[in-house]
Amino acid sequence: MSEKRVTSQDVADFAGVSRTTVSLVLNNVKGTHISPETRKKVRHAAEKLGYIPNATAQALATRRAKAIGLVMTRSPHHIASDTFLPQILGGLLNVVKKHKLRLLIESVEAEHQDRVYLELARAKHIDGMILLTPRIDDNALKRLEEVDVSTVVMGKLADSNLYTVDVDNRLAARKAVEYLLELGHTQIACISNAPPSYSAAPDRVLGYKDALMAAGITPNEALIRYADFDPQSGFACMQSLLASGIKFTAVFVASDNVAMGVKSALREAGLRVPDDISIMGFDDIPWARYSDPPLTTIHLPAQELASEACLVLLNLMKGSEPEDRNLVLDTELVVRQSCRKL
Amino acid sequence: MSEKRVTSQDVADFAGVSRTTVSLVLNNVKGTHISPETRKKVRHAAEKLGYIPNATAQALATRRAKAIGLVMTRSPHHIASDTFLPQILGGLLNVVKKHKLRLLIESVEAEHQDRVYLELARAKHIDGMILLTPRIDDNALKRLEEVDVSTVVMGKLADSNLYTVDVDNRLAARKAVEYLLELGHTQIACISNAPPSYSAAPDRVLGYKDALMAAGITPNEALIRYADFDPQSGFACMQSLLASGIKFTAVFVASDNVAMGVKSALREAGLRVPDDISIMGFDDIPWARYSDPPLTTIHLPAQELASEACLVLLNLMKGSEPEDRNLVLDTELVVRQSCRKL
DNA sequence: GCGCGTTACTAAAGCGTGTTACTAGTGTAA
DNA sequence: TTACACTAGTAACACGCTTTAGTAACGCGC
Repeated sequence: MSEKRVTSQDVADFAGVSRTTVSLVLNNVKGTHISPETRKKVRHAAEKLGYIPNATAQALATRRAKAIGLVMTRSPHHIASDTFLPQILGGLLNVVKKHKLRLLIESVEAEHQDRVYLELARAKHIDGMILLTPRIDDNALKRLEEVDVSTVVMGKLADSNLYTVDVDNRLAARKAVEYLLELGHTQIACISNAPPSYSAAPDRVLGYKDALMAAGITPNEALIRYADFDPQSGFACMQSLLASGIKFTAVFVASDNVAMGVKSALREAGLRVPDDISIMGFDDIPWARYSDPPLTTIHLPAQELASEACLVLLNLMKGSEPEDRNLVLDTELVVRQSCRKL
Repeated sequence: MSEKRVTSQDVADFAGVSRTTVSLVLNNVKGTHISPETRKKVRHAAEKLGYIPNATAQALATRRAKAIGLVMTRSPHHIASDTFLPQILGGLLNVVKKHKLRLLIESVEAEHQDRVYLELARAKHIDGMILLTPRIDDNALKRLEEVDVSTVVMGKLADSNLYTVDVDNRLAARKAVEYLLELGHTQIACISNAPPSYSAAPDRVLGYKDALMAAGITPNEALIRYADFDPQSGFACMQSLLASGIKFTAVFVASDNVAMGVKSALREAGLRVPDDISIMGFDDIPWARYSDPPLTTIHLPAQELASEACLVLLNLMKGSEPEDRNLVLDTELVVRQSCRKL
């Protein structure tokens, strides 16, 4: 049943050459002199025997794993309800496949951050890693920079000289809220996408405040809530806002996913979107356009973000250091039907 | 800058013992005699030097990669819009982490199936793999069974003796449609989750027909459409149904994700859910309960499915072969507000 | 016939670990 | 004293590949 593994030695024997020659031929090592006939023989033998090089041995010999890791600082619960994961994976797989690499997924609990980063890198399971919107403490960050492994962060990182790929969350949020202002709204609530410890959250809230202040409106902290990624938390935030009794005609929700819960809470309270309350989302998840009413939101190019992060990482791994350490992709306001003119 | 890698030899030197001893101590090999003091010394040295074993070398020596692969027969486009991926990853990561394994993600284009399966397995990048709802052709399937690698399929596979983990799609669909019948609907359309080549799709349609026939209603093929995973396709299917002019008061959509598009098409046609048309979904994706109206659907335990698949795989990898090759998890009807009594 | 460059290839030394077979030393029963 | 079991530890091979350094043969100009 279990046929013996075919090794390069088998190929060599079959072709009547040395193992070295097999390696040289199959890896197309240039600057080496092997006659065409010998090449033929080797290739034929490899084909015939169904030789597939042992990746582990290759990795050991070449000291590169031919794999990159996607590292998420998240609990499995949050991973399970992460709206962007599919898009990010899609973006990564696209690039990774073109370069014949493998993709490793790792989730890390916040407490074990430094240890895991180190192990992953030192153990040489991966040649480089992409950190997904990390909530990273200084300690882990420092350790990370010490480690000699290519890293690209999807998201922003204060006081770090790691490479990052992100959108300008603050500006994008500002654009979103400016649109609400244009429609005539002045009492605008804000619900973040995540707790403040994730950098995108405060940035988006800042953008919200920027827009208000530019319009001569003083931001009211009582109109701001911090959600926690999932619809559930959005639901709770909106309930809390409604319970506060403070008036608002529109709400900027810094995550479409959270907005789902917000809308649900509004409906339960007997309020209609956009007739009673306008909702402005953020992210443009695939379902945004199919929600009822279709959600006006900010398009976040998640897949491109991932692809770009991957490309930057590949460059880093090749040794070439891209000019600017922080790549910023564009966002776009997508007007649908969840915001009405006041 | 780049400090030399710390190897077990370094630890051995530091502790004044042999490399063998280091290995024996750090791996807690039992049945071996090493004095407590020596163990202390070794552990201390390892700690002190920050020794992290090279996983690649370990893998080569032990002939196990300590990694499992999640293999998807899907285009990156479909991966990017796969609603279940996060839940599945969450489920897998949970188990995988407990067992100190790594998770590899691989997407495969249908044409290269056999080659990739073989390579992945033979190259020994992984010790076992989980195939996600594969649309697998016979050829690839046979090759796969020949290969000497533990495999668990998430989904059903006809004529195969691979291990599978799945729900009873047919029965679940039947339950769903029976509920619609109970509410008094008799003209019920059906939109599948995917093209018929994915086994779950025809199964769910069969369940739909089962329910109708049990109620004495002859299924009308003109009321059946096949969607293609995403909301877009659901939108198109519903448009097609409406254009056909055939009357129906309810529609069974075999995927919540697709149902999003269906609902959108209904809205555009000026039809209200559930007042004009009742919608019954399938899957119970996280957003189902937050849709408007909250979607009545069949709960598919995606995360558990993944966890169980992983557990079965781990058993397989340990050599113990579970009694029944096909594990079936329960589904549940979740009544919300998208279906009304007729 | 010698020196030199070129072609075509190979032996052998890694890569960093796990593991088997073996040695040396010590106590213990016959 | 000898035989034997047990403890504590090590030398050396194996894993399957890459890669460096080197060899042998050949042609070629002088």
